[in-house]
Amino acid sequence: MFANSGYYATRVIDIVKSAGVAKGLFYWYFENKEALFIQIVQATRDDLRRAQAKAIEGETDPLERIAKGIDASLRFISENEQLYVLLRFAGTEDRFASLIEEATQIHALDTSKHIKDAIDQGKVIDADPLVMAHAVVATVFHFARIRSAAGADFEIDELSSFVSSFCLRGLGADLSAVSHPKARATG
Amino acid sequence: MFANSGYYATRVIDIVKSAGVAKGLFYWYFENKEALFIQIVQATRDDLRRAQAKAIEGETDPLERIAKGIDASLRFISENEQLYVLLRFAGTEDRFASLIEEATQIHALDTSKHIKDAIDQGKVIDADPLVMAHAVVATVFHFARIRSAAGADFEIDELSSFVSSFCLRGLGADLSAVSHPKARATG
Amino acid sequence: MFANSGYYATRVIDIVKSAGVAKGLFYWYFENKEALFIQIVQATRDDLRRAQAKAIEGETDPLERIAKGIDASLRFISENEQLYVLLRFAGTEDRFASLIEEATQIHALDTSKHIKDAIDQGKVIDADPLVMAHAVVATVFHFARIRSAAGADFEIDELSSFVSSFCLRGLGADLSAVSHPKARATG
Amino acid sequence: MFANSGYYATRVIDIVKSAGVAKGLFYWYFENKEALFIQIVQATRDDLRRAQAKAIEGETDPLERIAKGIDASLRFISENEQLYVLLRFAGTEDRFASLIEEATQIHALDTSKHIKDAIDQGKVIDADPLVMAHAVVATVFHFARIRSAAGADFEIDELSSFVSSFCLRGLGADLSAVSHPKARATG
DNA sequence: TATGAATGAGTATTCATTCAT
DNA sequence: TATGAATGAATACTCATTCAT
Repeated sequence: MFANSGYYATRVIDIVKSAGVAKGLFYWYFENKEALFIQIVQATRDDLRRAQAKAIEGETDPLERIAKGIDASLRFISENEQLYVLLRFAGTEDRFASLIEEATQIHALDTSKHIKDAIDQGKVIDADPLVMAHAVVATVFHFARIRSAAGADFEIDELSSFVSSFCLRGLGADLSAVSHPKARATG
Repeated sequence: MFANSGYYATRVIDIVKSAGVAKGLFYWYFENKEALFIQIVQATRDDLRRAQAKAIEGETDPLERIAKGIDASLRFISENEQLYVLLRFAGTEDRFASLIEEATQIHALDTSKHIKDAIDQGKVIDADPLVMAHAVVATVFHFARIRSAAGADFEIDELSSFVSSFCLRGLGADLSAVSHPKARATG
Repeated sequence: MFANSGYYATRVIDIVKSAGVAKGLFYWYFENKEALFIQIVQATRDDLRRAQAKAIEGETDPLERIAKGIDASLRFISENEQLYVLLRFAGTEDRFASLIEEATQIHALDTSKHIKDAIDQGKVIDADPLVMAHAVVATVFHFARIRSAAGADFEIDELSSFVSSFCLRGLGADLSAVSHPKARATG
Repeated sequence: MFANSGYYATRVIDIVKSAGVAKGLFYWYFENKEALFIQIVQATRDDLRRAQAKAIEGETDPLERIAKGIDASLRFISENEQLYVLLRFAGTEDRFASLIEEATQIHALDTSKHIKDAIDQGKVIDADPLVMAHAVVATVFHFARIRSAAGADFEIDELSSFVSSFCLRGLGADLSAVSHPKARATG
């Protein structure tokens, strides 16, 4: 409901009605409306990170880790489009902004580690890993956004492939060195 | 005030007080609070597009146009950080969302024209120009966002240079062919 | 506009707009909205009384005067339906009520004189003339009301005839003694 | 409060304060101010009709039914003067007018049935029963009005008696045929 | 655990009126 | 006479939160 109608338009009464319980019960389980929203955002954020971690599990090549992380992120967001709207909203309200800034930083930090490894192995150009990681995160989330906004004009496999290619190329990587199953359709 | 405190936290009384006029006068000039917000968002959006257009004026090389467009966008946003927050908020409310979706589409469309030209001239890889344009827009706006969020960790010249490089490389362009004054600091 | 939309629903801006002048001018001609309304009500009230006076001018027979007064009242109201709504509204607001109470009293008093004359001449039953006058006024105004409410279901000549008959009979008068041109259709 | 101060002058806050509850509770029980007013008007209207019905219960003679209906109406209104003001106000606002028009129509219709019976029995003159019913309703409500306006100048028994006499005579009835206990004081 | 009546702070909007020009 | 920008008091209604049961 938060995602569909927005945080302000979703009233506590709407929430409890759709849950089939009385209003008072809401406050037995949640401190207040804000707390519920934060819980949802945090859970979504953590699920996303878990999905990323699982995707690169066992993978040792840094470029593959980057590509697989991109793929996992795009898939997660496309499968949880509604929840993702929450993350975007959260970023625009002072009291929720930190939730998202942290998440972005962590996501970039996670990615920067692989980039650093890739730099050490001479697989990408030698620039600030964190800055480059942000560029990757940027591309991933923007495509997630236009996908949910445009109503999935893009097929997820193709999109994942394109984003991986674009990012790796942007990092100066040799695409032929990456065997990510879906990351070679374009260019 | 909308940017600093948020749309909901900014009361009409706050607006008129800070303008030093009486409350009724607000409704002489604006139909309501929503209308004022829309006006501001539209003006900001249009200013940004104008800044982009002006930046590439007279430039014929498509890669240069892309690089200069990126530079202009980043500079505009960094100089209008506050207003840019409005655009982000607008994207999360149903009633304002269309303002932003349109703007994103137009921005991508503008960029896609230069990419198409570049493809025709064999300067970038041959993939869907619109999709690649979105990747460019993505990177630009993400960096704009983390810059306004993180409080300008990045120096604007360096940032612009990096984003241009990353994007052009992502498009498969030969960076040495671009003479954009600030587009070669990194990598 | 007061009659059509009600006193409260009619804004000063509506009045001046329909007059094609600016708002400030309203206050050059009228002290305020209330004053305008009072003027209209008074004028209407006075017009009605004038119409009644004119109708019985030169008529000496008290029953004829009563019948002609009834006829004139009904005709006036049916020709000024809109204005009559004002009178009804005025009667329900404290600050305007006196305008109408007075009018009712005066109307009854006027009528009671003829009734008194008729009693003296033995033409109607011997009861309190003022009370009987009120009964006459009652009937006249109620029919005026249902006529404007029901959208003129009743033809004015017939109605006038009926009301005169009903009232005169109610006063115990001998209808055959009244030569009022339209007062013999019923009963 | 509506009756004393008027619909507009009575604020919701006044209502809840006088009830000793909080403002929000008003909207738990009533959709809005208008809805409360409508409820009150409807209840009053229905109570009046019930009082009329009860008064003529078991009475078979049409003239008696008419006289007893008149008596009941006058008594109800004089006992509920305040509420009756609401009915009058309602008649002057578009959104409430239908409540009263209907009530007037129903009241006239109820009365017209007895008049029709009386006509069939040759007890009153042969004219349109509905029109004559309206004349009766007119007289009843006008006297109710001047009574509430003038602060009960008339003693209720006398008034009831007079109105009955006036109406029955107006209908062409033989007053000596009516045994209504209070219907013979005047004339 | 669960209910839902009760609370009351919070706010956008309207509109009669004023007044400098 | 005429304008219309400027004023600001006034008010219905919402909704998160509490709490007795």
